[in-house]
Amino acid sequence: MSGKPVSLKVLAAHLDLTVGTVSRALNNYADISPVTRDRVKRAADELGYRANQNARRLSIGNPETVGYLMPRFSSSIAQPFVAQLLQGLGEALSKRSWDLLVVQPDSSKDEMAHIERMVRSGRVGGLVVSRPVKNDPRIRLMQDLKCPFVVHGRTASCADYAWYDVDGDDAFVTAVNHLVALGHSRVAFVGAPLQHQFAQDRLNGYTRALADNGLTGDPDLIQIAEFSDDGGEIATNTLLDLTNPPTAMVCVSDTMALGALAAIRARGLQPGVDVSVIGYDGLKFGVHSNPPLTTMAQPQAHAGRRLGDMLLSIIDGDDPSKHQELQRAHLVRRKTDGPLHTAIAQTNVSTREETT
Amino acid sequence: MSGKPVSLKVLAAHLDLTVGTVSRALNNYADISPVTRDRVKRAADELGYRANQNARRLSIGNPETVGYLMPRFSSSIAQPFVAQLLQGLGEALSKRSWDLLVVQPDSSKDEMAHIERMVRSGRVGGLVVSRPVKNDPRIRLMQDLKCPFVVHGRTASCADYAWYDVDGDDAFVTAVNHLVALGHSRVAFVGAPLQHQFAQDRLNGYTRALADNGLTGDPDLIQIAEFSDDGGEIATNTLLDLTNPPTAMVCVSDTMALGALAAIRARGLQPGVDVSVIGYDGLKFGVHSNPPLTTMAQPQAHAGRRLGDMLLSIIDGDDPSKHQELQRAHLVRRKTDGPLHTAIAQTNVSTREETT
DNA sequence: TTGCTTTCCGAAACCGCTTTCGGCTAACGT
DNA sequence: ACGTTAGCCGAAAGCGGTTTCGGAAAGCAA
Repeated sequence: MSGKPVSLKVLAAHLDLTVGTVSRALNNYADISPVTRDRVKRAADELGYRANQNARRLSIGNPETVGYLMPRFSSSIAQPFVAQLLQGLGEALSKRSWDLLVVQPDSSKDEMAHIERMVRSGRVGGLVVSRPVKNDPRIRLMQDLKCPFVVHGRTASCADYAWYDVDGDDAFVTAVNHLVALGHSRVAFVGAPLQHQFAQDRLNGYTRALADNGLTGDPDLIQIAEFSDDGGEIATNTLLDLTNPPTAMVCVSDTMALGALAAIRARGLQPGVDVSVIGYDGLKFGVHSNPPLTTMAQPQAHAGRRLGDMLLSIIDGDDPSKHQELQRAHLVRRKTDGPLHTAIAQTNVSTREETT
Repeated sequence: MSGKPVSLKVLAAHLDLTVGTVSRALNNYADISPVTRDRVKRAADELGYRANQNARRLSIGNPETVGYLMPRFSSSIAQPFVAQLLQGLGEALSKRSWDLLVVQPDSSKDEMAHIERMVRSGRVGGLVVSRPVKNDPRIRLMQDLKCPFVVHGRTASCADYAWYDVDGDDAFVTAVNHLVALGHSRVAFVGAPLQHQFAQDRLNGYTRALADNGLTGDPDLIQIAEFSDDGGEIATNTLLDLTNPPTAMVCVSDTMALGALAAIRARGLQPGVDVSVIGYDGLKFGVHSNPPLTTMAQPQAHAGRRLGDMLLSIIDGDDPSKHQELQRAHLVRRKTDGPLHTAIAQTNVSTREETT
C-alpha cells in the first residue's frame, strides 16, 4: 500500500469496465448488477482505491468542508476552549466525513478577506465563528454571501442566525445573588472590553442583579481591563485602592479572576474571607488556584458537537433561526466565596485590624 | 457582492475572451499583453472572482493543504498547546495560502484510517502529528505512503524523518541537578505511561541525572500514573506513603505537578519547603497555583511556525532528515522548589516535628 | 417468432480551472 | 516586396470524478 494513488481510470481498466460504471457501482447505483458491484468494491479496496476528493467535490459541487475561524487574541492563556471546540466540531463533522478547516487570521480585515475568499472560492460549505463583537461585521458578511454559518456566542440582535451560547447575563445574576445572600453589598465587576458581546452580556447581568437587590450601582465598582490574568490583576488593584473598596467581585472569566486573586493576596488579604471573588468559565485549572476558585461553570463540553450538528442541518436547508441554543451556567463553589467580613471596608480609611 | 460565485467562464464571457486566456492573464503568463492582463484583473475583482479551489487544485494536482492530527487524550486539561500550535501552523501555511485541515480521530485504528484516506484521496500534501508513542505506527504508515510529514516530538529512532522537539532528557537532568544542588537526595519521578516517548525521555534524563550525581535510584521513587492532575495526585500520594518518602519530585508535566501540589497540601505539608516539586511545560497557569509552580518551561511559542515551515520545505523536496530541531527547556523558578528540610524524611517513621 | 419490458453497462457531457499547442496578426528585417 | 519573427490569443486536452442518456442483451408474454 504505497506509491501513486490509484485513480478511477486504472481501477476501471483493471476491471475491464468504464469509469462511469465503476463510479456508479461504488456509489451503489441501482442500475448496477449486484455481482459486478461486489466485484468492483472488492477490487477497489484490494487496490486501495480512494476517490480523489478535489475531483469528487468539484463534480458534486459541494466542498463537504466547514471552516472554523480561530479567535485572534494576543493572550495565549485565554484560549482553553479552542481545543475542546475543535474536538467537538470534528466529531460532528466526521459522522458525514466532512472536513474541518481552521483559519488563523491576524487582523480584522484579514479575517473578512479570509471569509470572503473561503466561501467564494468554494472551499467551505459553512463557517463557524467564536466570540462575536457587537455588530460583528463577520456576521453581516456571511449573511451577504449567503454562506451557512453558526456562531459560538451571540450578539444583541441575534434573531436571524444560528448560535450556541451560554447565558452570561443569567450567570452573573446568580453570581451576584449568591454574593448578596452572603451579605455583600459592595460587589464589583471585573470586565473585559465591552466590544465583546459576552463582556456586555455579563455586565448587564451584573447591573440588573444589583438593581433587583435594591443596590445602588457604584460606577467605580465597574472595572474594565484587558482580557487576561494581568488585566484582572490591574483592575482588582484599582478596585482595592478605592476609599470604599468592594467586599466581593465577579470576574468575566476565570483567567481574569486568577489575576484578581493574585492582587488580593499581594495585599495580605485572603480571597474568600476578606474579599470574595467569583470567576466564569469553570476551567479545570480553577481547582488548583490559591485558593481554589469559585466560578460559574459553563457546560462547554459539547459546544463543538452542537455547533457542528446545527451547521450541518442548516446547510441541509434548515432555517438558521430555528437553531439557537442557550445553555445555563451553574455555580461551582470552591473557596473564594464567603460571608461578608466588615473589617475590610475600613481597610483604606483606618489602619488595618485583624478580624477575629 | 453576493449570490452565486462567478466562474472563470462568466468572467471570460464578460470580457469577450476565452477561459484559457483569462486564466493565463490572472496567473501572469508572459504571453498575455499587459493591457489585457490589467483589463482582466480589474474585471476580476470588480466581479469578485475567486478561483474555485477544488477545480484549481484538481487541475494543478496539488491539494495545497496539510493536515494536523489532534492528539486524542481524554483529559481536557492536558491540551493547552493545541491552540498555540494550530496558530503557528496557520501562520506558516498562510504565507503560501495553503489550508490547514484538522482531524480528530477517536481511536488508534481510526487514526490510521484517517491518515491513509487523507493522503490517498489527495486531500493533503503533508501531515503533522503530535506526541508520538514508541514505535509509532503512524510514522511507519506515512513513510510507506510516501507522504511528507513532520513530527511534533520524536521517537527513539528519529534519524530519518523531520521533527521538532524540546529535549526532555536534558530538561530533567537540569531539574534534578537543581534539586540535588538544593540538598535533596531522595527525588522522585512522577511520570506518565511510558509508551509515550516523551515520558520515556524524561524518565531517562531523571535516571541519568541521578546516576551522574552518584545517587542510587530507588525504584519506589518512580511512579507512573495517568497523564492528568488526578494522576499526579495519586502518584504523589503513594510516594508520600513510602516509609522513606522523597523530599523532592520532578513531574512529567505541569498538570501532573498540580495534582502533586494538591496531594502535598492535603497532608498539611508545604510544597517548596517540606517537599519540592518541579513541573514541566511552563504553563502560564503555573503562576497562579498554590504555591506558584517551579517548572521547566519550553519555548513552544513558535513550535507551530517551525513545524509548518519545515513541512513546507520538505514538500518542496527537502530531505526530511535535514529538518530536525531540538529546543532546550529552561528552569523557571517560582515557589515550589527549596532547600532540603530534614524533618520530612522522618515523617512516616516518627511523629512529625516542626522544623524551625 | 414478434414485440416489449427489464437489466445492465458504455458513451459522453460536465464540474471549473490549468496548460500546451498552434495559428493569426502585426512588426521587423533585407 | 516577401519571408521571418515576435506578440497574443483561441482551441482543446486534460485533472478525476459524477451523472444523464441511450442502447444492447436478455427475459418475458403473446
